[in-house]
Amino acid sequence: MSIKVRFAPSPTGFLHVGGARTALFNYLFAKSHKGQFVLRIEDTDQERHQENSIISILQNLKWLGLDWDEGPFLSSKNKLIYKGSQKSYRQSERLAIYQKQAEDLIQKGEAYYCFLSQEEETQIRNKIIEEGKTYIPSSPYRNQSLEESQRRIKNGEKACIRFKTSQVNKNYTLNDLVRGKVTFASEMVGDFVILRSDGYPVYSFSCAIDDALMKITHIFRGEEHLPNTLKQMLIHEALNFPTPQTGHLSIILGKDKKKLSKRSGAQSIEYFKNEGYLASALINFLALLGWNPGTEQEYFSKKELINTFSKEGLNLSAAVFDENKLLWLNKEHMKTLDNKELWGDILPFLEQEKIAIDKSWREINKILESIRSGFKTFKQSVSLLKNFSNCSEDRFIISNKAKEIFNWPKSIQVVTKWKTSLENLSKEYMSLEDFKNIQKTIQTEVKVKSKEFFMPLRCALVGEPEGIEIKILVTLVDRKELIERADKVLKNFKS
RNA sequence: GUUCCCUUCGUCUAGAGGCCUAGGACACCACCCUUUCACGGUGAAAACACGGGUUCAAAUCCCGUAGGGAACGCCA
Repeated sequence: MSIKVRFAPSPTGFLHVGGARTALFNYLFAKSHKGQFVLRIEDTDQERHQENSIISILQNLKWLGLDWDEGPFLSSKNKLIYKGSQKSYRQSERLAIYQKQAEDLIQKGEAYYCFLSQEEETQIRNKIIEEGKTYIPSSPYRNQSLEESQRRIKNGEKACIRFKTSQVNKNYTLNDLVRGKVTFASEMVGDFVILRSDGYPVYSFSCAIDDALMKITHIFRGEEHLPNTLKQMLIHEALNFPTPQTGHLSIILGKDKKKLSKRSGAQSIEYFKNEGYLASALINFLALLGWNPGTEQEYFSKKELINTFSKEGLNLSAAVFDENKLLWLNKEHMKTLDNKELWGDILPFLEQEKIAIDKSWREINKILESIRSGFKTFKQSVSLLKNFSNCSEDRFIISNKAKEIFNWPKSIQVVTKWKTSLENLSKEYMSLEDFKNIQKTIQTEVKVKSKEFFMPLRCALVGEPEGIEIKILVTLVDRKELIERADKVLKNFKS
């Protein structure tokens, strides 16, 4: 049997790391079994639905490299095009399907019309919860005759459709792909709603039907869906549909050990993209959050993940999202890029900061070669690279840490001598030899140790006490620029 | 409240009764490299939630306790 999985986000906002990880595990499971990956949009909540988030979710998934075989795709004009056996992969465009199935269930006596208004139900529920009891959905219309119901609907009364859950207390055991056997009692869910009074289906219903219609065989989803599985089993049973196998993933926690939320910091895929992380690193990191290969390997390319993935390595307990490790993995993934690729990835970030490095590829290549070991993200690498652009007036900012260093006894003397040496230099770019001579002279004249020489000098070069190999910098930035930077320091710090 | 799920270094995790004096990775710290920051290298420190069983033997099996989480919607 060929494997088919799906990822079914609801377009209520950005794609989050939690959702991305769910998509990833589905993707890895499918690809490692040479199966298919389906994408479906669950937009049955008209209130929370945000049209533009569909596009952003699709773009983010694509950026992550989680290519799907079936579902909605973006045309060049950002219009949705559907590919696959179904006419549409948006639930809001499949309403007739759910309505038909719901009516079939009514005919079979497995569901019924309920005329309880939402307000009435909320009241009943609140009262029961206040009493400290468990609310189990039920309805006084359970045994109303179909003729009577149809008559009321004809009269314009609004009704939702409820599933007629067996009152015989039957146990349902689901064999969870990651948790093993989990047993639920059918009474737990009560007579839950499958179709709202406005004709829109409720999640469990549309989901169960679509999974069956799209011939989904396996589902990995968040732990919070565990109780929903029971509803879907009941629906599948009533409709004579096969039930796909489900696996419930543990949740991702923030630093505060609470479920990852906007408050616990960065969490949208967009954020990591904008911060200059590599998609392959993010995927690598997400995969390791709640899954392990059973070996001590930590670095994985997407291909390696597909080859290594097995659901047996999935973990039960919640995991804390640790940005430090992501950063490290990103550094490792960046190492695998060659200079051309690296430069191509960094360029948009330079442009964003309006930094132009007006140099030949030969020079850029040389710069990258010398400083790329310090790169952690594309965005962060900009802060190192900006030192090579000629825009010192606006760009050259003296940090507080640098100011402290200029307060060292001999710092200003060093910078003064440095400026003089530059002025005496007759070429546009100094050689390493020139620099060594200047260093020797200054250190002897001012009588400073190397640290007392290098630190103020770095601050006079980049405005900060850290960041870049000085010997590289001085040979790749022209004399005029170097003088301007030293000048700016001296103007601000008279000794 | 009810039901379900989870619990090994700060964090991600290895661990399927003896290979455990509990392994790896990130972070942290120290040292080395470097006449500077960083990069790199080496090393140190750091955990089986607690209490009972079962067993010759328990991080591993069972039962409790505590803690954390999820669900209980005409949200997904």
